[in-house]
Amino acid sequence: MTQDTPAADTTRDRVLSTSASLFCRYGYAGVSMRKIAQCCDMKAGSLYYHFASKDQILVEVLNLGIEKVHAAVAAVLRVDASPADRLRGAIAAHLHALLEYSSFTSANVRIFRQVPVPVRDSTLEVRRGYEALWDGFLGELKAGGHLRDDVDIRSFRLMLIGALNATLEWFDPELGDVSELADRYADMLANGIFAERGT
Amino acid sequence: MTQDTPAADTTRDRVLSTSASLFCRYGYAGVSMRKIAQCCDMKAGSLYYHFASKDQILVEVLNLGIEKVHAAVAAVLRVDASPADRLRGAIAAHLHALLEYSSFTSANVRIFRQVPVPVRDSTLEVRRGYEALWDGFLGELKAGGHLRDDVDIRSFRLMLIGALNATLEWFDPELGDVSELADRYADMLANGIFAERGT
DNA sequence: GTCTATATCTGGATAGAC
DNA sequence: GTCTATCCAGATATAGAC
Repeated sequence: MTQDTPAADTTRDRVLSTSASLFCRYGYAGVSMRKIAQCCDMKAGSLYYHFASKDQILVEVLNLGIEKVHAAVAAVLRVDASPADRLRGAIAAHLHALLEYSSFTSANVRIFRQVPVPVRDSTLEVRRGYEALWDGFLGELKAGGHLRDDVDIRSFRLMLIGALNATLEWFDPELGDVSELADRYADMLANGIFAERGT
Repeated sequence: MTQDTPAADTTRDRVLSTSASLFCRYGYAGVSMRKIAQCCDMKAGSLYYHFASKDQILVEVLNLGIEKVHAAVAAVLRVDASPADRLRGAIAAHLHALLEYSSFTSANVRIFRQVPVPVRDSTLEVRRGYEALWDGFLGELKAGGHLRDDVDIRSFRLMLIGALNATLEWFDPELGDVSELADRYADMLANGIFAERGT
């Protein structure tokens, strides 16, 4: 059904990829079937051969977004490395997927809260899986004594993913280096910004 | 023109406040003049007595959003306190404005990137003023030797504001305490999450 | 200051030719 | 698998009564 090929080699894939970019830029309601079709060099009616409705396109875009970033981060976390390097690597993987590789991932971040509730609900399971991936990793770090005792894992994960996703609002991968960005974020988050640790 | 009164005491203010909530929830294109009017117990045609167009409502909503959070944070930063307390206070002020007081602020965060470019451009100046407020404060901290030398102020400001704005996606002020949230965030950002500081 | 009525356009979705 | 043509609901905005 959904393929792993990065580019869009079927019409169906091309429609999904195009829709993701448009949703990301204009929001859910700001994208019409006519516009999607136009960007795929098709007519609107033809889309309904591949998809039953606009919302079906939406659901697939949202799920693919999480699945792609999940796969990227999971691959990095499977590699054995120091806690600092694993955190750096996982952050870098998330940022690359968000900013460079996947319009699905960025679309998910931008429009998730404004899609119809039934659509949102049908993507919650995939979302929870990604959260669990991070919580598992951070739990390991804590169990290994690498995190401060008073750091709450869920709070940190929410702050981290929030900070990473927000780069979408200002970072341009044409102008900056995503890996450098990841290193800077990882350093600030791991070590803090204050010269002296205190209360 | 724009008043400081928290609630909406004129019809014009009520329209703006209602529009902000709707924009925040449904996105720019997802809100119609009919819907705004309906939520204000009016008919769509009546809105045009107060505003020339939907985009004019939008511009005012966006600018009010930044102005409100700017005022809240600036007020806190005027108070003399320790670096840690000032950071905590500024973060708390931003989060309160975002999550509790101002639908304008949350609307701004959610829809800024999807509004028509001319509208976005007409609000850039107000935005820059808020960024300058934070950069000024962080610059003071750095000049006073309170920040690590290798922390880049712009990077941190972007990460911080991004992390704070992202709370909109998951935090419910009915269920959690915004001040506690602010304290946790300030602590993690100031001191980091790792047990030992390192590379 | 708000209403009704309307002009004009664009939206999602379907039917049926090819 | 893609097209054209079309239905109908809903969009912004305007005009003019009250």
